[in-house]
Amino acid sequence: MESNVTAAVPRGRPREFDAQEALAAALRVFWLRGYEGASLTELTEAMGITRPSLYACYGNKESLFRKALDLYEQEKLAYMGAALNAPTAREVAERLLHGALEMQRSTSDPRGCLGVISSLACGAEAESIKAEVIARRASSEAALIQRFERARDEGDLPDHVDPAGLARYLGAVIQGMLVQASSGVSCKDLSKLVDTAMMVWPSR
Amino acid sequence: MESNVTAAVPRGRPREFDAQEALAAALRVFWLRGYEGASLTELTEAMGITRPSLYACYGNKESLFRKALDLYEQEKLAYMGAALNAPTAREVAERLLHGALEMQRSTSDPRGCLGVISSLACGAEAESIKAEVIARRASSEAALIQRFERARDEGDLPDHVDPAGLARYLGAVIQGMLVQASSGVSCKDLSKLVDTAMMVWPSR
DNA sequence: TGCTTTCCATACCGATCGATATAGTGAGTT
DNA sequence: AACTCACTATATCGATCGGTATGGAAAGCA
Repeated sequence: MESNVTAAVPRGRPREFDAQEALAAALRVFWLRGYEGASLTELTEAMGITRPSLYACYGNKESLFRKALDLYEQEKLAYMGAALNAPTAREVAERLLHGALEMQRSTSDPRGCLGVISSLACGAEAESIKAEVIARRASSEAALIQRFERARDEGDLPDHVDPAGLARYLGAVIQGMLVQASSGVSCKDLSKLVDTAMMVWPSR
Repeated sequence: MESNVTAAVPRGRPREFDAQEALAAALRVFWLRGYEGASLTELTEAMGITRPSLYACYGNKESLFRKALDLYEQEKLAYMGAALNAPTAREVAERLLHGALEMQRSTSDPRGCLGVISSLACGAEAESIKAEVIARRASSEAALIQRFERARDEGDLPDHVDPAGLARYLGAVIQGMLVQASSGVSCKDLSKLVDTAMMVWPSR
């Protein structure tokens, strides 16, 4: 079997649109509307392509969403991986909170979090999408739990805090903040929220 | 104009179903699916009535949702009003967190929060629903801010915490916890989350 | 130039969406 | 018993959903 990662010799008429650019446009629509709320009409209009082009290039709506989710994690959630490398648990939390906050400052991106938006409300048919998003989040949470377990072992956390509980707690603060961002709470207020969260962060 | 709160003399054939009972069934569907994810077919099947009966009794889907939202706030969010009357800010937080946690223990109700679910993902047509839910939540948040301002005035909070920031922070913890509940996190883990949140709660 | 291949545009598919028109039925009033 | 009115059941409305069939246009290769 030959490699089909890059077609060796592109035969036929080449694509007239930039697949990555169009995917970014689709991501914005999903981000704004959620998986089910994003109709093919709105998607294709935002992407500047027709329906047959969309299906030829991305498969169907569901696989388009998964590709958009990949792009989202890769571009917008890059700060997460970096945050886990911070030297102390407190700095991990600070980087995660500020990373999420900074993302909300963008004027070109929608508010909130694509994952949260797409994992909650869904009709009966979108259960597999919901499951996918939840599975991806689970791996992030597992990494955070491990990081805090390491912090505990390094004496970086007070003895009475449970690493797993702390990880879920921090995840809740971030997700709750993103819910509020979706609801239109201003960045200034979100910033005060983050400041409060850091103020109460447990220290030895 | 006569009072139409209660029809003085009900003429014609009386309704064969219990409007309140059917509304409770509709609430469960909205809670599980969100506003847009709940189809009329699924609603009427759960309610045990036909479409014309639904429209005659509740108006349309949107007004049915608002009535369900009323019922939800009245029945499921009753603990919120009570929590605000707790003597200290810490106890207010504790009652709110535990109230939300206890709600997730129900085996008959869906997980998560109807408000959060319905305020996030939505197509273009459900914007008015989203606005409605957000407006209702705003009044709750305002009450919480006032409560914490009172706490500050009573010397019930450390001087360095901002009441509004603390209120938004607590709201985020609760909403984030409900997001996780919707995602299937177990009550045991949610309980650890709440314990952690109470552990870090600022004390004088 | 001729051929292949994939592109784009239009129109359309069955299914489902929220919402109603129509007709028949039945309980309460007179 | 006759009448009235709102109920129920069925069938259907136009619009939109995700997804495609069809046909002409255009780029690359021989």
